Amino acid sequence: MRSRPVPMPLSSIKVACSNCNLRELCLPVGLSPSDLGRLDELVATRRKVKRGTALFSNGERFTALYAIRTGFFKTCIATEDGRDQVTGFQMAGEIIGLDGIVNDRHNCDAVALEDAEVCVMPFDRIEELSRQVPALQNHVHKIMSREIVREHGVMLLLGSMRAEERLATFLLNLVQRLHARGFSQSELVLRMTREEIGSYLGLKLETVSRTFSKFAEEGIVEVRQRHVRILDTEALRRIINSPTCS
Amino acid sequence: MRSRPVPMPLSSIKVACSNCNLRELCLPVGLSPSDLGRLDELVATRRKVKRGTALFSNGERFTALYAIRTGFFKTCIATEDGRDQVTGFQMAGEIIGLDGIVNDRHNCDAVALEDAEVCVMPFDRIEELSRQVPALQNHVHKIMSREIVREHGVMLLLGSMRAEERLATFLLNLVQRLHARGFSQSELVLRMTREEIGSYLGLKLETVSRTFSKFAEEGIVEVRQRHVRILDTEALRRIINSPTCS
DNA sequence: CGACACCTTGAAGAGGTTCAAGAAATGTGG
DNA sequence: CCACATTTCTTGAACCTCTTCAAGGTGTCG
Repeated sequence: MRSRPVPMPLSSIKVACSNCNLRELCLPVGLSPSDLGRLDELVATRRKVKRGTALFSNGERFTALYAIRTGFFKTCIATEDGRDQVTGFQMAGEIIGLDGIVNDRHNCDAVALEDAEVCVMPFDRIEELSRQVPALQNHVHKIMSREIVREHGVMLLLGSMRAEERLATFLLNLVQRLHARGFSQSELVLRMTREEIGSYLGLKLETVSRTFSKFAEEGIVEVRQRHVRILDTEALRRIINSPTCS
Repeated sequence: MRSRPVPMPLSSIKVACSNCNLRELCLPVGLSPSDLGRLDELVATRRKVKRGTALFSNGERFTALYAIRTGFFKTCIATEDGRDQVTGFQMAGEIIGLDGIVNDRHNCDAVALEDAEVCVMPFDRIEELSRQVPALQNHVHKIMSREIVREHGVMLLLGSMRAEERLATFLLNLVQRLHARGFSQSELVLRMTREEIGSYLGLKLETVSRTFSKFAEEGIVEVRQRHVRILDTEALRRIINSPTCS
């Protein structure tokens, strides 16, 4: 399916989208070879982010979008009064930084939950190039629209689901995205703490822990710390689709 | 159950952004007169939407974004199992339909809460024009980014606020947007039911009602059905900024 | 004017939180 | 490499907020 990558001399590790094995995840499909070549202009550089440190922080000047090559991020917003909300977890092939466009400043923190590497795509370059490559333009629009739709889903979750439904939704979503990246459909390693999961799901960490335990008791999952094995995917789906089955 | 959108006859009035008094709200600022003229190509037509009917519905083919000229909308998503979540309320000058870009199908319903009129902006035309007018391109990006940031705020609200904080946030946000449109800073008419407010805020309608009553008792607002007068804006702000001040 | 949708209020109940204690894993320095 | 400190996770019990159920009131529109 994918054409063989041209062998490159190790000395000149060129940053090249046309060559990246995550291409299908973050770039538009069906580009002509010449367009694809131009996309390589997009990525200015790569940047490594150590676990626990921020790729960008709230208030920082917005200059670029980032495509995650490796690693795992959370994005979160914090208010003056100490409230804190995880707005998403992002993995390889996903794009972060979209929040910064509107005010030329980032509106949230992006923190690496494990050592990570990202492709830095200066936004002015993205805009310039997408004026010339309609497929890229449309792709950028779709990425932003996808984020909007994803957040609609989170709003539904936060606004109308009970704890078990939230956690089931969360697990199925995670495992589905991991599966799309070649990982197991049933086994996963959580990269975030219970507290971070709770923040994302609008629950306290104790509730997350208890709900995990309940799922385990019922034989739906196996949980050993951050290692989770899903034993009964259908049960998780049923939990989501039977609201308040009283 | 779902009302089909009835195609409206083209209105005879000239559709012209360059001429619209909502221009500052939905178009980029600082355009050259010639660029501004070109923007008139954007709006294909206008469309009236009767109160209670849908501008577009979940699953419908996505073709255009809509700029609200007059009226008031809610957007909401419904799941198979009967869950329903209002994802936003939109008023004059705001853009709806962004959710449809990613899958070429709308992902939610947009329902008019009062008789409304919108400008229909075919999306392929938007893309074409924004390849030629960088200011428009950037504006489109900012609109989408703003929606993402707005939803982050809703996630914070749904994930970490108690009922009073949610309603206070909601009221301040509404009145602020109305004020930007020339309405009062302290008086507003709600266009939506308690149930719709509740759905948006992740609360039951009874809780919304009770919280309104509580605010009224405390002299923070005056509520007569859908007529709300804010007597103490600062108190609302304090409610938001003092989480669980126990 | 009557029907219907919408809103308010009360009382009981449930789900999630809070507080607390201890266990398990992880990291650090000697 | 081990001991110790720290972070993370689990579990219990009391509590609280919001929901649920129910009834009655208010407003609106044909």
